[in-house]
Amino acid sequence: MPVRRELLGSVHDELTLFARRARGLAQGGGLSLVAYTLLTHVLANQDARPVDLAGFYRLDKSTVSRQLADLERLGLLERGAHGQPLRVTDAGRAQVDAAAAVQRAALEGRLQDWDDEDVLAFAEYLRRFNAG
Amino acid sequence: MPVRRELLGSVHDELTLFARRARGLAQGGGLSLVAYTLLTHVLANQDARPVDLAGFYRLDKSTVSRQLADLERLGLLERGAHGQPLRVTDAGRAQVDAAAAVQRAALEGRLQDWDDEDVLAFAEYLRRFNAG
DNA sequence: CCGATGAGTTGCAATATACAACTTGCTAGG
DNA sequence: CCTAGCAAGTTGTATATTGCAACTCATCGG
Repeated sequence: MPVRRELLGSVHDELTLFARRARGLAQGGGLSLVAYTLLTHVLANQDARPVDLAGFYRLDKSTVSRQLADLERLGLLERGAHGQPLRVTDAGRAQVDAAAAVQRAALEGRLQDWDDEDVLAFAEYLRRFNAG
Repeated sequence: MPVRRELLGSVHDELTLFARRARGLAQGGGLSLVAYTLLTHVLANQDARPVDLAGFYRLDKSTVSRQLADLERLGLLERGAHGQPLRVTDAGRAQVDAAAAVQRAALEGRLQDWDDEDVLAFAEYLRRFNAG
């Protein structure tokens, strides 16, 4: 019965290495990982509030507040006062697209000798893991 | 032909979220992610030098130097002068084991409704990705 | 009208990291 | 032998990310 334990150990080892390198992997294209994820989250969830972002990414609300302030200063996002929804500007959308293109290109190189089937399966496992 | 492109997009989206959360997942147990990875790396590679660690994790040598100094101050690792190899102390090994147990328990909860087969396949995909 | 609650901001501190300058030890040429 | 140079490591400095705590502000129930 050490089987399950060893399986988990394998996942743990790889997860740790991945986490350690994640910063570099998910960057590129001029946006930090946080900036990229916040912008894409707002794009995908028009009604998301700062507090929702904080909850989803397990960040302190102050961290989110400052990150959003940075994005606003860069002209990538607008925060209407009060309960106005967050809005990604055209420039913000363009930056996200550009960053996504750069990152996807890097990913393409990294997965160039993977079959479509394996890429699909990997994506599905990641999705399932993330959803858990 | 957009198939491959969409597949890559899926992986990219999930990897981004995964990266954003991986740090938290790989922590816990009293050791920071960096401390944990450096200690385990040295345990697995007796002859690894600081410069090797820096290369493997894409960290500056100064960062590694300071992290190792911290670990030494905590009594978890020994750096003999000169070209002496790094050595994880008994205390260091115990800390690694304890942290691994905590993290693995968290992982176990997260993967509790996954079949062994899927866990294995996921680990293999992560391994392959990390190796690339 | 007032107290409570929740969202958001700001002050402060800790941590992680990179880059650059420096030190040191070893090695290859002469 | 010397010495120039390189590789490894350390330290000074600056920046970025983050959390916690204290604060403000608005809204809502009684």
